[in-house]
Amino acid sequence: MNIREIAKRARVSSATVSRTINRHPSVQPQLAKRVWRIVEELGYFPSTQARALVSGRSRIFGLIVSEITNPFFPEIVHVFEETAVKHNYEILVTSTVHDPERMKTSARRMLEHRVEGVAVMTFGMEESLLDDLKLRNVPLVFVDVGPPRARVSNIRIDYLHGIRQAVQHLAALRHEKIAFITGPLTLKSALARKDAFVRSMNEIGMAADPELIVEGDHTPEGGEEAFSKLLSLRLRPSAILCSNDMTAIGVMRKCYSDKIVVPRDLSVIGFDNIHLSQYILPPLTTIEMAQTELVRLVFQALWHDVQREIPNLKGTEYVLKTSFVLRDSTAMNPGKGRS
Amino acid sequence: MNIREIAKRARVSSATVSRTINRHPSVQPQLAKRVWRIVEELGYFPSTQARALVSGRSRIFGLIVSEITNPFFPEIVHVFEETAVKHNYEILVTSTVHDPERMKTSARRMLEHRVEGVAVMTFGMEESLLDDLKLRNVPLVFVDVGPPRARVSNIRIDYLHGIRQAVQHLAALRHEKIAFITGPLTLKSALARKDAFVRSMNEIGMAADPELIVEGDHTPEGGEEAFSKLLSLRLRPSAILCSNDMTAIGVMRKCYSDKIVVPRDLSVIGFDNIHLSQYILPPLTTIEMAQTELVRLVFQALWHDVQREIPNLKGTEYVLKTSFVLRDSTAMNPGKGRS
DNA sequence: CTGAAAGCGCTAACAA
DNA sequence: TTGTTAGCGCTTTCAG
Repeated sequence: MNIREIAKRARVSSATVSRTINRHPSVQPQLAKRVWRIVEELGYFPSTQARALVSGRSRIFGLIVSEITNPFFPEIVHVFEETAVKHNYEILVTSTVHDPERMKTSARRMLEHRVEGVAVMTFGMEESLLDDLKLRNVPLVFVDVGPPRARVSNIRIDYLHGIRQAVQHLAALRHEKIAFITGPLTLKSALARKDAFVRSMNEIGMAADPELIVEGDHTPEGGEEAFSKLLSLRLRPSAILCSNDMTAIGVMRKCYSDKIVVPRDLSVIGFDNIHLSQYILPPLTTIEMAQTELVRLVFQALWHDVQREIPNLKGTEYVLKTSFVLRDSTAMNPGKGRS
Repeated sequence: MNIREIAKRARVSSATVSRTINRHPSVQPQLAKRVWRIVEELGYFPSTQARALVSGRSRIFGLIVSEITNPFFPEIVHVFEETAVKHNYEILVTSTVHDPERMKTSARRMLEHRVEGVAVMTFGMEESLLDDLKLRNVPLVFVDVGPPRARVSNIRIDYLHGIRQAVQHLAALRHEKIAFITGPLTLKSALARKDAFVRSMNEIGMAADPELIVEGDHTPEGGEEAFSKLLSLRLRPSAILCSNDMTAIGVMRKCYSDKIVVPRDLSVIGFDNIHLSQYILPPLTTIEMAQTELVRLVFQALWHDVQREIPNLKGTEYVLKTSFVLRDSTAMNPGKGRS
């Protein structure tokens, strides 16, 4: 069952069928109707592969994520798919699972499927990935990595905005020893979050004590471990800001087993506002990086770069703000209670 | 850059390049080496669309899920992708979001991309979906829906196995009033879980009190609401089994705001063992439906049906066992303490 | 073992 | 407005 079969039955040429299906205005309404009737009747669907082959456009966008099981990503994938479908595009999602090998494979799969553009949302910059794709002038959009590159668009995250609000919130709650658990500092995004924290502290005249900044790895286990170090300090912090929500969850798990009550004894703030954070107990106060908005920007960047005939030589920059989300994991500094 | 370009540079025919790339044994080793060298040098990747078109095989499997943001699915998608890639297949994931319209679109996208088989993991049976796909003899694999259908393979879930263990665990902890919060009873899977609960209770001579079986909807909100009903009973249950983990999370959230301490005052058990359940506090005791194993079965069924030349007329059945996972949300019935 | 050539299903010039 | 036709990039007979 192909276009010729439809053409034969509708007693027209396959070109007319093609035009009808693609809603080319030059087809006589009554002819079109006849064609559509046959199409419906036989339940005909044009082959995307044939279309792609002849048109040179696959109508596929690639999306490379770290791992879809990371709670940060399902929402991303969901919105990306929704947006793509709305534009009659399909998406090819691959996960690198932090493995250089899988990264190569990802790029390869993208290329084999002739994707028209790729969004890289791995939160770690993968130069090797770039090479193959950039070489072929595939439009690329990165989130939050490195300096502007030629032909590559970038979504920058304004970490400071949300982190500043969080820090000021804690200061208002009269916390004086505020700790920060970072992500793996090899990650640009983790580094940027830490820097935003330090800067926010300085802004309001609170020196960020280096002893209170300890490195985690964006997993709950890393959070627990980092928190343990903090607990062994002579002067424990009364509030902790974490580089992501999973880290905060680790902290809260440790609190649970150590009988430290959040937020009474300790205020905890996360980052990302993953879906999960509203379900843990107590619901986690966090900093949101609006995923829907992020994807909207990513898609827009991709779309923009794909539409233009002349390649986007310098690449475009977009900025996404972060913002504070107040829930129940923060409270007044117990040492400074309403005494 | 196409196969002919490679052929020209390697001074062979495009047929030879094709054979080389596809590792056809008839190519002279030295010729093959020459071809490979050019291929690597130019970074050539064959076009999947051209391949699909000429071979009649897309090397794509479809996966239809309810919504990828449901914590049950990311793991599924992940393993499915991994398995597919291992077999040199790509996957096309679509979400129905419980919307009949999206379901139609899903089927359409699958068909347009000429997927070789589709796994339907929506946990609700969508007859409408079947029509278009079955009509075209696309191999289909369902999880846990309805009676065996011609040409459709099925993965059945043995709910009883895990639920029985959970019930017996609670009985051993001397709980006597055990409640069950169901999922939406329009769902076959929810119904099956409830039935397994009733049967497990009867097996050990504990009548399942109808008053203690209340309907939820598989969301935390539904769980909270159902739990509230249970709380208003003259004789409250000391243990609750939930139709899924999200429901259990709702129950625990309500406990948190009502100062009911889990597991001291109330034992809670979930179902699914989603990733999240180990991170909530206390870590949730639950019943696992091994997702990795599930996907393995699904893929195997698909693979099996795709390989066979003659269509699988009657469809095949597979069974997946469920099993109990002990964590910290259950304890001895407080009314029967070691007094 | 290798090459020539047909053709997969469709779109887009070009002709009528 | 509609039809004819070439050809997208590849695989696969069929000859040689």
